[in-house]
Amino acid sequence: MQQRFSYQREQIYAALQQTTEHPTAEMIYARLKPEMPRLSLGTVYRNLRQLAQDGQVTELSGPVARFDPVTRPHTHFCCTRCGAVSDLDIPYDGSLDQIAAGDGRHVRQHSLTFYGLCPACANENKSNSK
Amino acid sequence: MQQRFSYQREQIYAALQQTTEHPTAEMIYARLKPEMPRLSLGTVYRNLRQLAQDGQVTELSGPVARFDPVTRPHTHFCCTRCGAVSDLDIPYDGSLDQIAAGDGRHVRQHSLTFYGLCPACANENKSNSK
DNA sequence: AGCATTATTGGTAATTGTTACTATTACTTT
DNA sequence: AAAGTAATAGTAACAATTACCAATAATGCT
Repeated sequence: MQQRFSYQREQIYAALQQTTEHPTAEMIYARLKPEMPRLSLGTVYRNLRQLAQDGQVTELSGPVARFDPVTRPHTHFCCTRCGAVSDLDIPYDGSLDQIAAGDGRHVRQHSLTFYGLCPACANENKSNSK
Repeated sequence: MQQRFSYQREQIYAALQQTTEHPTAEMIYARLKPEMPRLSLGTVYRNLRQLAQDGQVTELSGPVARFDPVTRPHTHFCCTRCGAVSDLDIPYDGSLDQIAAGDGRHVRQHSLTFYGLCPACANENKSNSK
């Protein structure tokens, strides 16, 4: 008897699976709060951390943590203007990890993230800057 | 008349250039404090941010920000045990940015970071786990 | 050199994202 | 149904970072 069923955890995981925007803990909290008025933000953080430890979810590092229901490694795009994070269809090249090894390093994985302007923000910039 | 000379900013930049450990703001503060007893942590943060905006310094994203005096893009290795960050000699492939473009995205750059155990921590683990 | 202007600092307070704590709630087994 | 104990809600604590503001100091002018 170790891990119990929890309606909150289920809903948090479901909410994460239903979106592709790599939400923060706050975003998930905001989405669930209307339907679960007694939900606590701490519960969201606690369960996301637990899900990440269990390997059901990936945590993306950054000034504020974002979460991804896709656990197989893949590449991300991050808009430097609005902060949105999305997936890219660039294949994950696991062989890079071997290239990075050496000097006694143990390489487990890597993260590849592109930065720039998302379509929406690229348009905005065009109109505003003239 | 816009940007003035500042002894503090010079020292902060110099301290960053003299190391390869990608220090945090706190680490730079700790290094300079003995020689500059009146230095304020806020000043370190403020100047690092400014240097980053001016493109003299790169800010590495993570739960706590680290700084790099090398501004040309290159790859990093981050030890998941001790948190140390170091440089890797894997060449930066700028052509990836073109591959990542599409759907109206404007890709400016990318970041490639490897995760695993640094040599020291890999050894530690070996001895401790038996 | 002296003075006026204003970027920069130091010190502290405020903010933000996240974690810890604890009494209460609610799964699960018997 | 009762006992045992994960998990929650609510709040407090915490750590990293930013904002604020009076004092300081770099710059430009005379």
